[in-house]
Amino acid sequence: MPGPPVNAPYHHGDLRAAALQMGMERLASQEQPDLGLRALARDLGVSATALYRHFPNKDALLDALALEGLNRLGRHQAEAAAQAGGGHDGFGEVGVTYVTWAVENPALLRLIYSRVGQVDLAADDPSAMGEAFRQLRAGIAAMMPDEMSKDRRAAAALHAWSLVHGLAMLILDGQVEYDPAMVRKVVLMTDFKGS
Amino acid sequence: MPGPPVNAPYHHGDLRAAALQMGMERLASQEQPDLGLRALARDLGVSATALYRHFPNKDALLDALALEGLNRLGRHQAEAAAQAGGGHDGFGEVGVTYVTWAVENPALLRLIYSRVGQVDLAADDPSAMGEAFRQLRAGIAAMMPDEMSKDRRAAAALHAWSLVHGLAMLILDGQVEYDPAMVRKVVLMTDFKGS
DNA sequence: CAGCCAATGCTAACAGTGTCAACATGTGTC
DNA sequence: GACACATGTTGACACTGTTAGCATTGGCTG
Repeated sequence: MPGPPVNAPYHHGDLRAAALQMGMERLASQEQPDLGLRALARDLGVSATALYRHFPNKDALLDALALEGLNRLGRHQAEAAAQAGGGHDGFGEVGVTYVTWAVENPALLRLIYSRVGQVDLAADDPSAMGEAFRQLRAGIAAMMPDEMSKDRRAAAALHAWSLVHGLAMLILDGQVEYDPAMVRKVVLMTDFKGS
Repeated sequence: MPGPPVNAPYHHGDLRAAALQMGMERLASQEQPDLGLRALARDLGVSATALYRHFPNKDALLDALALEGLNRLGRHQAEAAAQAGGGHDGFGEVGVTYVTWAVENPALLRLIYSRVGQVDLAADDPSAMGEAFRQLRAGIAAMMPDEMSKDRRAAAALHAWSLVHGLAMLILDGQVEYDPAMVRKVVLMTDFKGS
């Protein structure tokens, strides 16, 4: 019966996991968390350069955090899609869920979108981040009405994604105050013109 | 007839304006510009701390740049609104204009939204930035159909703003590739349900 | 015109950061 | 038990934002 799951490595005891966990905690508890390498290592009770044994550089650490966040977001959206029925209203519920999650995880959402789509996507793991995002997009597209043409489905999916993402960003950036009823009203307002 | 407009100050010749101009140039020419104080001062041929005679700190410089950018965006949107006719299609054109401007000024748009709505809005000039943004919002709301109730007008304006802002952000963050035709299609797809 | 003074600029320094190189220590394996 | 490797540490370098103190410049006042 190992304490930590399987791999309870050498000196520290899976420093990589500890760093990621602390990073996620900060992302969850602060709007603008300090994810400096030194500050992080300091609070982990470890030397600054120790983290370089687990991440090639700071960006890699942030990418790992963003990937974890993206997976959480994807799972959350998948659950919402499964729970909500199909049709226009069900689709709207999934959109509301996106905005709600963003409001509850502001720093994490910002990190996700700031890291994904960066130049060094193809660094060592060309697919990891992109793949997770592809799933999110596919989830959105899968909820579009069946009777639409393929082109219109893609456009409608992008429309929906843009709407909820933009609303979330405006709230996170302090341009509109968060009000669940207002979010629901705005998101459900969309109606697509005939095929 | 003074060379520089009115105030051609002491040693350098309006360093403040020069710094802002160089900052704007970098924001216009690079996707992720380096707006470090030292780097900026270095390229201005001036000592790092000289900038502190014109800005209390780095954030103030960034705020000034963001304010200038917001004014440009506001003017651009006002022109687009004046040029486009009223009605559904005219409104859509203004939305397309927003996305286009964002694509052409990615760093500046990001700076605007990252700086506005910060804690130190009310620092010395509580209204400057907020006022410019209020005008932008008013411009959006003014284009809404007349027959709507006040509440629905506000919701529809927020809907429109969210849509174009979200689409712009997704493009800037590399999630969807920029395609003018696609932008037009997505933005014009919205149709509001009855009253 | 002399002289003051405020505006502006510079140098030196401090704390903080990301990152590298070299060294030390623990851990699993033959 | 010895070797090799993974992990962690110390020290250093270059960079950043920021402050304190000193130098210079230019306009205003006498």
